[in-house]
Parts: sequence; structure tokens; C-alpha cells
Amino acid sequence: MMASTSLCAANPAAAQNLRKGSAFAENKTTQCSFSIESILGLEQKKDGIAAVKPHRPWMDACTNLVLGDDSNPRLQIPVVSYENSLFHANSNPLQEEKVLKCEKYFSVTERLSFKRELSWYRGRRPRTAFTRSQIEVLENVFKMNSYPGIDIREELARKLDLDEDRIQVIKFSLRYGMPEVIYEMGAVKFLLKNKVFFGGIDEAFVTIWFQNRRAKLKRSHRESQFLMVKNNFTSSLLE
Amino acid sequence: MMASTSLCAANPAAAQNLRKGSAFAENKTTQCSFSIESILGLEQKKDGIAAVKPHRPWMDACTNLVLGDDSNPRLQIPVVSYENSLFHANSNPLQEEKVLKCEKYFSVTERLSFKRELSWYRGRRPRTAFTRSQIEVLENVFKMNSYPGIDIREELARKLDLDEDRIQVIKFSLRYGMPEVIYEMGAVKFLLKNKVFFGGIDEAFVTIWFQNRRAKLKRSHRESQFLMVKNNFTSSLLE
DNA sequence: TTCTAATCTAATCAG
DNA sequence: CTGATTAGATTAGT
Repeated sequence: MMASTSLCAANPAAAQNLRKGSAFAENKTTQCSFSIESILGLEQKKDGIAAVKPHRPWMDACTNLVLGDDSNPRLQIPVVSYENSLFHANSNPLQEEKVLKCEKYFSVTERLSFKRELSWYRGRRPRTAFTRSQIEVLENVFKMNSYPGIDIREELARKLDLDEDRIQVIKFSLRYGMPEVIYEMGAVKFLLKNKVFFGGIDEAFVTIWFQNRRAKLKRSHRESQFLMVKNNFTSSLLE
Repeated sequence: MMASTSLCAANPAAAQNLRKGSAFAENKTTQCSFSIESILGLEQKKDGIAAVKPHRPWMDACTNLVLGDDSNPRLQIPVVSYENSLFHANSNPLQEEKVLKCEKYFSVTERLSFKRELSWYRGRRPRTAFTRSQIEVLENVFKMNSYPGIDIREELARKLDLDEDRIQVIKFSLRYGMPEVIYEMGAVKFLLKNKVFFGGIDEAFVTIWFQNRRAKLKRSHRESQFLMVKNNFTSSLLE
């Protein structure tokens, strides 16, 4: 029940379409039951071929809840209780408790987790704050190659640990036929949910950064072109 | 030198634009030096406001190399030597060697790494093959919510370890003021470059999966709509 | 071949 | 200003 609530909170609008889109079976229409799904907007959005609404599908769930008051973002995507919400099969509560308890000792993770725990907004990944040196490295690579492949991206992600408080590295070796974890200088900086970062960032972050950087380049390019045209125009007027 | 080669291989085409896009300084045009950058296509693509070529920017580097023979994909993005190519500062060769040596003991990673090492294609991440059970879980969530937020995505990523060979879990606890790594049943399944997966997959993979799944849903929806219209048309002809 | 994971752009949201 | 997300189109691996 909690699981259902959580899963449907961030705007679903797919189950109906899935059933509808399968074949000509248009007879089985919406059943009009006031379930949690319907309350949270599951039976909404029956978009035709061309949806009219512009681009913010994650806002649709809100429209059913706040009834048109689109200006208050606090009511968007109000996931009630997220803890252990998705699947209870294959989950060991003892393990999860330990992991959660452990997270309290990592200040960076703690702040992130805490922020996300208390925040009304639960849809989007918390904005990553790259450091100056990380940006510098990324920019240097971008100057040479604005379309890095997977290898360069992963190498970048691995090497992007240039903070002043340098991140410790965990290495893996194999002894007695088992992987043994060795930690040096004792700290793990990023313990983000289900991964440990080895003093690097996620490759996906690098991908996103380069996408945004290319967009920025294109933007500035367009802008300079516009200025150039304007300049030519004004100078032609003066002649 | 190797670093430069590697970085520019996967189609750059940005340094010039960066310099050009900064201001009205259009005087400093391409210097026509036959450097590695120019050979690999760095001084190409001078796209205006609206680029004519449709959409495959990673192909542009190839045009300089194969001179129009666009049909042979083996010549695209030929990164010569990738090992330690990006930055040599802040890298401990001993550490890297250990990590690399360690990777040999993980068959999954080994196969992936080996494939990527030998493959001519180095631009794209190797296609992930989700298991049947993973797809099942993703589909079940998708039925309820096709726009999962970061929390659901990360929970999904964490829980998507439903393979038959179940993944062991590494947990962190804190003793003696230091994070101590405890491993249970001794195996780490995914050691992918710089992260250890705790029996899950990357959240980015979940994001991508949902994006593609939504596109597929929309596609099938469009298709069914078309069939419906066609059906109505033919039946109206018969009446 | 079909299906779909990965990548891209463009627009937009949001910290 | 820029990191994150989406739609939509496309590429390419199985």
C-alpha cells in the first residue's frame, strides 16, 4: 500500500496507455475506481497523438491534487513515505538499517541524504556542485574534444578527484580466492546509495556535463553571431 | 602526445568554436597547421547558426580521415592507444596496476573490459544486456509510474540484483572512527572502473531505460492509433 | 530483421 | 548560470 503510494506519486500516466496501446481493445476503458492511483493522477493525461501541454509531464500529477493552483511548487510530487517503499521481496531489513546507520558518519552524504529526506521535492537529483578544479579539468578536455567517448568519459570520471581534501582510494585485491577490500587513509568520500566512488564521479555526470557544455557553446556561438550581424548592420548605417 | 591523440580522436570540433564564439574576434581564423588536432578533424565543422548536417557529430572526425568513404564504420573514431592517456598528474601507477590486476579476477568485468580493449569502436558504452528479471522489475514499476524520481530510480538501481547468481552485498560500518568495509559472502560482482556496485546497477542506466521505455510506449501508442484509424476507415467503406 | 540501449539536440526546469 | 530532465530523432548492438 505504501509502495503503491510512493510509486505513483511522481506522475505515472502509463498503465492505461500501456493497456490501450496494445491493440484495438478500446472497449476496456477506464474503470473509474477511486483508487490511490486515480487520486494521484494515474488515470490522467490520455494524450492523443499530439499532446497539447508543452513539456512538463511530472507536473501532471500535481494538477489533480492542487486543482489548478500551479504556482505553489511545494505541492508537487508529494511522496508521502519513501522508506522501503519499492519492493519488500529480496530485502534484508537488518542490512538496510546498517547501511542507513552508516550513512550518518559521512558528512557529505549525510547532508545530501538529509536534504533529500526532508525536502518536499523528491523528483530530481540534487544539483551537483562541481569544484573549480573539476570544472577546469572538464574545460581543458572540452577544448580538445567536445564529444568524448565512453573511455575518455570514464577516465575523466575516475580522475576527477582534484579537490583540496583529496579523496582516499579504496582498492581491491584478491587473497584466498576472495576479493578483499583495502582502504587507504581510511575515508570514503562518496557513499551514494548503492555505489562507492573511488575518488571520482559518476560517468553519467560527465556525460551530462558535456551535453550542457555543448549547449552552452552553441548558445554563445549564436549570441556572438547575432552581435556580429548587429555590428555589421550598425556600421553599414554609419557609412 | 599520446594523451593528445586519445583526447582528440573521438571528434572534437570545439576549440575553434570556443575561441570564435567568445567575441567579435573573427580575424583569428584557422591557422592551417597540420597538427594532430587538425588531422583528427579539430578544425572542422565550422557550423553556422543552423548546421546543415543532420545529427551525427561524432561522424565528422571520420570525414577528414576516410575522405568521403562513409560506409566503412571501422575507420570511425580510431583511438590508437588509450592506456593512461588523459592525465598523468595525480595518478599513482602502482595503484592503477593493482586495480587493473584485480580486474582480472572478475569475469564479468573482464569480459567487458576485454571487449572494449579489443574493439575498434571506442566511442559508445557497450550495450548493456538487462536480464529477464531486471526487465520484469522495470516493467512493473513502469506500469505504475513512467516518470520515477531520483529516489525511486536509485532504489530501483539498488534492488535490481535479481539475477540467479545473486550478488553479494558490501556494507559499511564505523569502528574506531574509521569506516570499515565488511563484505558478506565475499564477492563483488560489478567492479566497473571506479565504482563498486552493491548488487545493483547504475542509476543512470535506470534513467536511460525509462527514457527509452517512454519512447517505446509513445511509439506503440501512435501505431495503435494509426491502426484504429485505418480500421475505422475500412469498416466505414464496408457499410 | 526487429528491438532497444546509448547518444545527440533543443527546450525547459530548477538550485 | 548551469546541472538535471524531458521529448524526439538517430545510431548501433544483439
